Order: sequence, then C-alpha cells, then structure tokens
Amino acid sequence: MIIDGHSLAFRAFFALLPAGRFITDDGQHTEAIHGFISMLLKLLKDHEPTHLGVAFDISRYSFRTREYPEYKGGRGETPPEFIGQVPLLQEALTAMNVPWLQKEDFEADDILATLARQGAEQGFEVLVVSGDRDSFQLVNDTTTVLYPSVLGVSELKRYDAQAVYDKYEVWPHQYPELAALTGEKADNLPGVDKVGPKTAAKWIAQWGTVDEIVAHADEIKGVVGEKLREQKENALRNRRLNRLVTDVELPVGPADLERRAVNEQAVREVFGRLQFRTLLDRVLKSTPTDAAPDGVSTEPVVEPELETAPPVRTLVDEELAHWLAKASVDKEGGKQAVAVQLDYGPAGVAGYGLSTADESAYVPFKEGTGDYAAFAAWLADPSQPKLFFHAKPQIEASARIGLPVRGVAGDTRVAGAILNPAKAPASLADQVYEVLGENLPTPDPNQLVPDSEPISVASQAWYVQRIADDLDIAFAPGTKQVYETIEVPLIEVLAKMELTGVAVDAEVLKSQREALSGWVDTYQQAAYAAIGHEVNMGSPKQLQTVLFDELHLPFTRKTKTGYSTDADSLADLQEKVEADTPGYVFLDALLRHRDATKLRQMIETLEKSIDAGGRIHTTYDQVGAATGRISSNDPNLQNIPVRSETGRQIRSAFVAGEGFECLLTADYSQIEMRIMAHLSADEGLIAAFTEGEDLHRYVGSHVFNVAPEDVTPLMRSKVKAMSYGLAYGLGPFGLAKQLRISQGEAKQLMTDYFERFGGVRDYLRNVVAQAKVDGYTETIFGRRRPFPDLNSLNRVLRDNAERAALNSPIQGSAADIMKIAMLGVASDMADASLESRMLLQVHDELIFEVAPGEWDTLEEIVTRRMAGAADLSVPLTVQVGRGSNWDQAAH
DNA sequence: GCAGGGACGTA
DNA sequence: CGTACGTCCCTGCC
Repeated sequence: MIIDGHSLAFRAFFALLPAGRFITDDGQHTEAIHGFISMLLKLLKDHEPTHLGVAFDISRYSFRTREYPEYKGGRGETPPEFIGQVPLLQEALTAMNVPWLQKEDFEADDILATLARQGAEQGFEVLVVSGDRDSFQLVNDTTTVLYPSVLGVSELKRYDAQAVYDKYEVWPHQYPELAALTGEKADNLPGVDKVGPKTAAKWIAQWGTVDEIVAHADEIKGVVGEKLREQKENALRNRRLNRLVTDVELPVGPADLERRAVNEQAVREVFGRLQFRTLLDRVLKSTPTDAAPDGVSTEPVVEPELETAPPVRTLVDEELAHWLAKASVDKEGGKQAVAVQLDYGPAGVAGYGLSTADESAYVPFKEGTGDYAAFAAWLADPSQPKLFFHAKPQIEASARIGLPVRGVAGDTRVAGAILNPAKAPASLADQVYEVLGENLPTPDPNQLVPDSEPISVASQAWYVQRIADDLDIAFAPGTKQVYETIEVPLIEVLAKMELTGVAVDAEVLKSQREALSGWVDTYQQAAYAAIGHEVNMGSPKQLQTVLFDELHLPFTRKTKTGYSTDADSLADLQEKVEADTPGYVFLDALLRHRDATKLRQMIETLEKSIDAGGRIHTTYDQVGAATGRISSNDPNLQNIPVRSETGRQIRSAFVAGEGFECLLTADYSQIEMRIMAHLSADEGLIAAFTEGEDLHRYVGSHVFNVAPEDVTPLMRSKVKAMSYGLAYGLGPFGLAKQLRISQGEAKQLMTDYFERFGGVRDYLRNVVAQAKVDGYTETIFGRRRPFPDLNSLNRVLRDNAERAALNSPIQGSAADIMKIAMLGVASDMADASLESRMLLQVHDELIFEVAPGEWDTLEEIVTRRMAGAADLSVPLTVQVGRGSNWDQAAH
C-alpha cells in the first residue's frame, strides 16, 4: 500500500476543519495530521497491507512547472492553518515506523508510479491510495487505486480496471489520454473546449491516443473537430504533463517498505505534543508496538486476533444465569454490553442469541418450560446494556411473549444509518459485509434444498459486537451525540408506540367505504357516458388515448411515457374547455373518481390492518428518511388525509380506545420557519415570531411595506407561499406557477422579500456553500447528511442536491427536536406513572390516548417537553387539541 | 412475479 | 424548475 500523503492530508484537513476542535493548547492546528492518521488506521485495518509507504510532494514546484509554469496554478493560497502540519505528520509517521518519501523535482504521484511499477514487477499486489485522478493510469491487474469519494476522507472507492472503465469508458492506461482532452481543472490544465468525457472516450476507442487523435483531427466533423484543430496543443501538452514518471530514483524499493511495529515511546512523545489522546490509544491498540525504543523490528506485522466466531453454547436454567452474571461484567467490574439477536418469526420467539466479544450463547425459548426468571430480569434491566442489529422488531417480539426488553444501548443498523443516511443496512449480512468485509452465509429462501446453513443467532450476535466496535470509532463527535442521546433511547419509545397501536372505529370506516363505493360507480358511469365507451380510469396510458386522441384536448406536461394526466394537468385542461362539453364532463368525473377510489382504497387498507383488539399498529422506520425524520409504513399513518372534507372523515375513525377518556393531539406551529429564523439569525424573522401575532401578516407588512392591518388576504397568501417555499429551494419559476402569477412578478416578490429578510438569503446561500466544502450538511444537533452530488457536473443532479442540502438542516433539525420531545414526554410520563399512552407521530404532531383523570398532567408534560425540546432564538409554540377522535382533536 | 413509472396522500 | 416520505395501480418484461 502506497499513499499520496499530501493530497490525503489536504482532504483530511478540510474534512475536519469545520469541527474547529483540532488545535493544541499552543495554537497548532492538527486537522490534517489527525485526519490522515485516523484514515491510515482504517486503511490498515481494512486492507492489512504487508508493506506500506507514504509519498509527499516537496513543494509546488517540479519538472512540470518548469515545462508549464501555470501547472497547478490558480489554486488558492494554502490555508494558514494547514501550513506546518505536513512536517508534523511526517514526524508522526516516523514515530509509527511508517516509511515516507519525497523527491526534489518530482511529485508524490511520480513516486507512487515508480513504486507501483516496481511492486508489480516484484509480484506484489499494489494498492495506491491517492486523491489525484492521474493515478488511475497506474491501475492494472495487480494495482488498484483507492480514491476518496466526495464525501471526504473516510470513504475510499476502489478503482480496478473495470471500475475505471465503468466510470470513464476508457481503460486505465488510456485515462491520461482522456484527461488530456477534457482538461484537469484542479491542475489548471485546460483541455479542448466542447470535449467532455463522452467525446474523448469515443475518440480514444477509435484512435487510442491523443497523438493519433490529433493526427486524425481533419476527419472529425463539426464544432468539436474545429475546436480540436484549434486547441490540439492543449491536449498534447496535457498529455506530456500527466504522464507519471515510473523510474524516479528512490532510496528504497517496495521490499524495504515491510510493515514495522510502531515505536511506542516515540509515538507517545509525538502524539503527546499533538494532544492526540484517543488517537494514541487507537494506534497503540491497533498495531503491535515495539518495546525497544529505537528498535526496528524485522518481524512482519501480523493481525493478532483470529476473527472467527466463538463456539456457541446452549444454555438453560442456572447455567444461563451464571453465564449472564459473568458476561454482564467487564474486566474492571463495570457493566459490559451483551449483543442479543432473536430467532423469531410470525409464530413467536424460538430463542435468543447472546454474545460478548469472545463468548456466544444460545437460549432456546419454549413457553412453560425451564426457568427463565434470571434471564427475564436481565432482559428487563435498564442498566444492563444490550446491543442489537435492528432492535425494535426484536424487543417487540420479546415483549409479546412476555419478556420485555430494556437497556437497549446500541443498534448497529441505526448506527449504520446515522453514519450513512442515504441507506440503512437492509440486513445484518449486509452490514457485516459493509463494515467488516466478510460474507455471512445467507440461504436463499426460494431453494427447496438450502444452499447454505444460516449461522446461529448467537454467532450473529457476535458479529453485532464486532460491528458495534468498528462503528464506534467511525462517528464524528456530533453525530455520535445524536446517535447515543437521541436515536438509541428513541428505539424503546417507538417500540412501545407500535405495540400499543391506535384504536379505530371499524363501523365508521365501513360506512365511509360504502358511501365512497357509491360515488365511485356514479363517477365511473358519468365518465363512460361522456365519451361513449368504457375505459380503465386507473390507466394513464388509456386516459391519454381518450384525452388527446379522442377528445383532442391540448397536450399537457410531458412525462417519460407521454403526457401527464395528473390532477394539476387535468385542472388546467378543464379551464381550457367549455363547460358541459363531453371533455369537461369527462375531466370532472375523472377527477372525482380518482379522489373517491383513492380514499376508498386507503380505507380498505386500514380495515385490513385492524387487529383482533380493534387497533392498528403501524411500523415506524426510525431511519426511513435521510433528513432524520421517521417514516411510517404497514400501514402508513403519516399520510391520513386532512385537507379535504371527505378525506378528513377518515381521521374521525381514529378514536380513543376502551377505558380511555379522549385523544390529545399536540403539534408544533410553524416549526420549520422557526428553525429558519434561528439558523439564519435574521432579526426581522426573529421579530416576526416574538412580536407578530400572525406570522404571515407580519412578514407581509414588511415585504409590501404596509401596516399589518392593511395586509390583504392576497398579499398574505403570497408571502405565505414564499416563506414556505424558501425552505425547499423554491425558485421564481415554481413560485410563479404556484401563485399563478408571472415569473417577473415572482422574481420581484422574492427580491422584496429578501430586501427585508436578508439574513435568510445569506443563510440559505451559506448552507449550500458550506455543504459543498464539507460534503455534508448538519442539523442543530449535529446530525449529518452527505451530499455526493453537490459538486456533480450534471446540472440536474447538482441542482437537486442543492435544494435538498438547503432543506436538510431545517427539516432535520425539526425532526431532531421532535425526537427529543418524544424522549422527554415518554420519560416524564413514566415518572408520573401515567396510564395514558403516546400513540402516533406525524412529523410535527403527537397523538396520545388520555386515561381518565390524566388530562391536565399529560397536557402539562406534553406542552412543556415539546416547547422545551430545544433552546432556539425564537419560542417553540405548541398547540394542543382534545377530542374523542383524531379529527375532532385537531384544532 | 418483479421493477419502473405515474399518481397522490401527508408534513 | 420546492423538500421528505409510502402505497397503489398499470404496464412491460422475464
């Protein structure tokens, strides 16, 4: 493994700089050093190289700048905080006995190229770790490049020959030809205008090299051909410059880079100066140390632990009790976390797998047999920490057989999702592969004869331990806080809500369904009558035939497969058609039919999910949304209609269960706008919340420069749409469309708005700018969301990412606040021993079932905990409603 | 039986 | 050419 020290230190520096925490007492910044070493540890762990070296540039100047003085020009000043970190990093590497190299007049890449060539010749498998795309030319059968993704230093993508081809459509040795044609902005090497990767790849496929392409320049037609002839010198020069030198004279060869034990004393000294405490532990723990202070061990470094699952003992009764007593205590006598994985299914729980780092046990479960008292007490003890992969369904399954679980101290699935919100690991096997790089046997359930044996839940638990260990060091400090103080405690709260479910009045649903069925028929007949034949109104394709071929209505918005028949488009069409014409009647019937079938279907789904006790249990996906929101499914209770009158009737079927007095709903008012006010620190917007009675009226009076009482309803609705749109990255186009005004007017409205609320504009701009630098956004509480597309060259991707990045801290902070509120409420309810229960969460709203006599206490707890969930520069206000059903309890 | 697209419900 | 979701249906394909 050979590493480009400079480029990775630089990336590490920018990844850690915003954290603002890596400064020693005497003012020395250490982001690059810390980031580099922590990445190095991860690389050593992941790839276990036998040989290791790091190459550095000496300066910006090399033989390349002599040939082309502008080479790598145009880069900004090196940040002052970075200066001085490289020599310190080199000291640290020396202490760790990691050889590093630099060579006057050459770049680190040339050193890597030389070592890679020599290594390959000597039969090594070579891993090149570099942040410079030029290194792709080194890839071949034995050499692989690890290249940092835009997400930062922790994510390295493997580029073998196929990966390079998949990305650029040229083979690695051709990559410099492609780069020469398209140019390399980072190196200040302009290419040929109008030639992008696609064109370049096409030419390379045809002619192979830049030289040959230039020789055939006359055969290339069109503007690109012209540009090529004009600017061929660029390409030829780039090609000379991006060819890496593979015969730099070096003092050492690959064989001299054999891994050595670290020099513990030197590491302690250097790391002490740098004030790296945790990193020191990690270095000393992860690599063998050499007791001899100046000794250079010739022993190759061998991974000390043999990572195979310990044997599984099946335990019952007193043996089990003994095992638990021993496993729950660590060497220092503190509590030790035990990983738990259940063997369970629809039929119930067959057994529990338990594991510490080095011992696994299986507890078979059969109702009415054996003595589970000690085990049950252990499971239910909140002070006994337990680790899971996907705890929620398992603690519910356990609760259903009468063994409630408390003390969930970690959930590797949730942890994985916090670290990478784009996708939570789907299964333990997935995460084992992702984190540990090992394959768990996963029998194909469709095979009659299983193709492999599944591993015991006890061994699964052992893997959970290992993943938890590995992930623990991967957290950024803020992210870790979110995981430990919000997500982990929330698991038990959500599990309880799911188990409780919400009561519904099946009679109400039934009568609504029947009424809707009548309407569905009526509208269907009306539609058929209007066009004189039957048509499947659920088929956009058939509808297009009717609307555009038969009725000859004007075309609507284009979709991938034709023309849109969505509600907006149909409403537009209706305006263009005379009333009482077949077209109008058909459109009208179609819209009503859609509405009615949608509602009827929703009701049927709800009816099917009612359990024997008359309640519906949704499943929350705690990490379902990349922003931090939870989602709801099976059935989704977060999209029960509320806007239309008929839709709202569905809500009236959600009622307080038997033995409960009523429902209580509590929601945050305008939480996202309040977060916007807080994050932007815009004085006007903050005043709007502290002074104004009506937010939109207040904002309107400032935007339109009139007294609050003179804000007309039209003005109010305009600023309202504008305010809400802000948090989503709404542009003039969208605003115009929504308000049905011209784009010019929309633009003017935005200008006027930002005139008064400039802090908001500055904030929104800054969010995106910062995210481009960091590669992620962060909520108030430190939850991160990466945005790999933010620097994409594809404009659609980039624009989409920008809007999402804009919205994420706002939506995400609101989600954090709600989660914190739920924890507070749950805790206070338990302390007060209330019988009332939290039932549902709908993003900014909580719904409770109130036990007799508990209204006042519950209302006080809910209001206080929700309003107090965060300390913002504007108050968080909560509206509470009471009713016998969900609709009535709304306010 | 499955995946993708269109449509539409919520915050 | 506003964000974040989940569910349903139809369609085309295997």
